[in-house]
Parts: sequence; C-alpha cells; structure tokens
Amino acid sequence: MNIADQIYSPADSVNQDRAQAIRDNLRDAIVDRRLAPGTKLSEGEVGTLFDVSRTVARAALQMLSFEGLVRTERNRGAFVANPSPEEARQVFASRRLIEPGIAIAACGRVTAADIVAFKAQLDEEGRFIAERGPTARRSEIKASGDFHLLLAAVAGNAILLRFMEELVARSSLVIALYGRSGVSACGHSEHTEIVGALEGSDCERASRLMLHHIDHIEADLDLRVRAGPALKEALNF
Amino acid sequence: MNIADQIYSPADSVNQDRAQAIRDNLRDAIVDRRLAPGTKLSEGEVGTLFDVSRTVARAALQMLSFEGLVRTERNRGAFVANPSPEEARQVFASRRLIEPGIAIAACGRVTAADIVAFKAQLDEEGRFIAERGPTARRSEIKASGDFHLLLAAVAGNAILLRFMEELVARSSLVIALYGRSGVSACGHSEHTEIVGALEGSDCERASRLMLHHIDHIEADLDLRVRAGPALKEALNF
DNA sequence: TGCACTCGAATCGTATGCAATCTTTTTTGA
DNA sequence: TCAAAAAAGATTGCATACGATTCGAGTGCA
Repeated sequence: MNIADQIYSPADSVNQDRAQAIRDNLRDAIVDRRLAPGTKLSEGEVGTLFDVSRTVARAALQMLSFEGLVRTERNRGAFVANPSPEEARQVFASRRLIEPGIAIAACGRVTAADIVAFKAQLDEEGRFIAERGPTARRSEIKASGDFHLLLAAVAGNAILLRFMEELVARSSLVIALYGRSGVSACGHSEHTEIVGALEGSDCERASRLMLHHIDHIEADLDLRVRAGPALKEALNF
Repeated sequence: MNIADQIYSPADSVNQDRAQAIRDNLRDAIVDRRLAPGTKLSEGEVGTLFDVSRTVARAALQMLSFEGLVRTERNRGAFVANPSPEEARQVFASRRLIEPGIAIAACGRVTAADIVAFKAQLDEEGRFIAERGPTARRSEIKASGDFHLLLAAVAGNAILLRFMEELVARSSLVIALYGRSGVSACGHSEHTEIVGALEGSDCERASRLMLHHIDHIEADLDLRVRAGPALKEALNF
C-alpha cells in the first residue's frame, strides 16, 4: 500500500459498490500489464471470475470504458484498450499541458508531511527498481505512476487528480505498447529532482523539470505504426 | 444544431446505445438549468420518462455521475449535483490550467474553415443574447459553452475535449448556483476577441485572453457559503 | 407533550431470462 | 476444390423479478 492510495482511495472505495471494487481490480491489472492490450473481457467471464452477475460486471466494464482503458464494441464485447499512436500522442500532449501546472500548484501547497510522503514514495520506487523479477517490475510501474498521482493529490484539486488518474493509467498502456526499453521509462532520478525542487519551494524549477520528465518518457516511445492496425488486432487474439 | 456538436457528436452518438441518448438529454437539461441542482433523478422515474427499463436509466445516470453532473447516494438515488464553493473553485482552477493551453493548440492548428465556424458560433451567440425569453436564455448559456468546446475541438485532442466537456458542464452548474448576474457570465465580446487573436495567429494573445476570460467568469461568482450546505440541501426539495 | 419504536412505502442492488446480433462452422452447389 | 449460403454457437442489450435498505409516518408509552 502506498501513500497516494491512502490519499485518494478512501473517497473511491467508501463510495459505492462491488462494481467499483472490480473496476479497481481490473484497472490495476491493466495498468501493470497483467492484461495485455486487446485482451477480451467478456461480461460473463468477468462476472464468474469475481463471482457476481453480469449486471455488476457490466457496470465495472462501463466505468473502465469511460476512463479509456477499455474499448467496447456493440454486441461484441469489451477489450483492453489498444491505443493508436495518435491517441498516445494525445495522452502525452495532455500531460504536458496539465502536469507542469500541477507541479506548481503542489509546490505552493506542499507541507513537511507531504515531503515525508514523497520521500517514502521515492524509497519504495527505488526498492522495486533494485529488486528482480516480474512482480517487482509490475510494482515498479505502479509506483512510478503513483508518484505522479501523489503530486496531483498534493496539488489539492480533486478534478485534476481524477484527470491525472486517467492519464497515468493510459500512459501505462501506451508505454506497454510503444515503449522501447522494456522497463518503465519513468526516470527515478527525475522524480527525485522534482521532489528536491518542491522541498526548496522552487516552483518554477519543479514545473520545468516535470515538463522535461514527460518529454523524456515520450521520447522513449516508438510511435511509428507497426504492421497496420488490422493485423495488430488479429495478432491479439 | 451548432458546429461543436457536429464535430464531436458523431463519435458519441454512433457509439453506443439508448443510455447515451438519455445521458445527452439529461445532460442538456442540467446544463441549461431546466433541472435545478439537488433535483432527484430516480431510476424508475427516468426510465418511465424515456420509456426504457431501469437498467438503461441506471446506466445513463451512472455516466452522469462519472462526469460529476450527478451525485449518487447508495440506496438513496441520484441527484443533480450541487457543487460546493470549494468544488466550484476547483472547476475554475482546472479551466485556468487547461484552457490557455487549448487556446494555443487551437491557434496553431486553426484553418480558414474553422474561422468560419467560429464566426457562425459567435453569430449564434449574439442572436440569442439579443432575443428575449427563457428559451433564448437557455440557448445562450448553451451557445457560450459551445464556444469553448469548439475551441477544444479545433485543438484536435480528443482527451482534452472530453475534459473540457466535463468542465464546461460543471461550470454551468456552478454559475447557476453562484452566479451574481442572472445571465450567463460568459462575455460575448471576449469570445469575439479570442477569435480575433486566432484569426491573426497571435497565439500568445489568444492564450492570455482566455485566461482573463476565465478570470472574469469566476469573478462574477459569489462563492461565499450560504446558510450552510445542509440547509441548502433542504431548500432544494 | 415528547420520545422511542415499529411498520410500511419507496427505491435501490443484483440476478436472471429472453430476444437480437455477431461470429464461426458446416453444408451445399457449381 | 472453392465460394456462397445457412445453421449453430456465443455474447451482448434490455427487461423484469426479488431481496435489501432507507426514510418517514404513525403508534404506544412515559
């Protein structure tokens, strides 16, 4: 359990029903790539898997569809989203627009307690990076996304936090598809630098570092279309 | 029918099912204030009203809930959202962060055809402002929101467009609750100026004008808490 | 009169069933 | 042998049914 979760999960989990829990579960599975893009998620299958009726499974899939993590086709079913290069660009364009501003907002509101939380977060990231094995890799991916979410949480705007949740999740999908280095391309050292800027209340620098950071992540992608989308689709089943 | 709709509706309406249509209908009703904040939207009522089963009505309400236009309470029902002053501030903080960037993006991509569309949009706004009566007022509110959506559509980023759809809708709700001047506070002349900047390819100016524009809208609000949220709730039924 | 309690109406949460639609396989004819 | 048509199978879209929960009115008791 990480800090960012502790901040924004309560509002979510207290919130509603079983559908939410299933959504969270599937979301995590998609984000840390246990579910490959294109994987079919039939209502019945999800239902039996979580031991609920199709009604509830359907609601969970609908939520994921709103977040852009799942694409639904009428009378065909739901599939883990398979973002096109163009969508990938839009995800990162959105992050470039929003996250520097979030960094500034967070910088203006950050408390000593927040800094402690950030340090803990960085430690956790570092631990997973040091470890070996696919489980550690998955945790590392999640942790590096959680850094950005923690920043958004500190910024104190629930709406922007939700937008960031969506963008971070979709980024993970994009990196899974188009990342060059198999590992999470989210530089740990850059996160550390950003926290340093926050600690020094150098908001302008925090913002600039964030922008560069996003550029670096995107630069690690190979956004050329590969083999045409039709074939790509075909390969996924 | 306005231009912005023509741009982004197809993807929506082709998309799914009847639930989407009901969502659009309710959304419009909320946005142009035929449904007051706090109004109860029971699944059964919505279902009979649109002549569908509760299943479909429920799906529509779930969508609205994701967009923040409707608040649902477990085992109690759905209500038109009643944003607090704090939420209102967050809506506008988000817009201040995003829309100047959208203005720049739009400025860099705007075509002659887009300019024509903008002019048509401005004309429509002007027409509704000149007209009298509640219907014209509602159309005016919608049109002034559509200006911002058209700009986002021109910017060419589907993700940001969706974010803006949500923010514009919630803004309308906020203005309904906290607006000082009964009328839409979205200055028509400022829209005109922004289009002028776009036409002259003065991106920096377009961005600056947008920021001021948002500030002006927010400045027209009275965000003091009135009589406590509990009483406010009580007054709504 | 005031308070606690019980009962009932309304509404939601969830499961299930049937029809419609899409996909795949089989059959049929050239 | 191959292509086109037809049937079978799987999955979704939607409606309906039933249990669970909440809120409020009415009742009994102090």
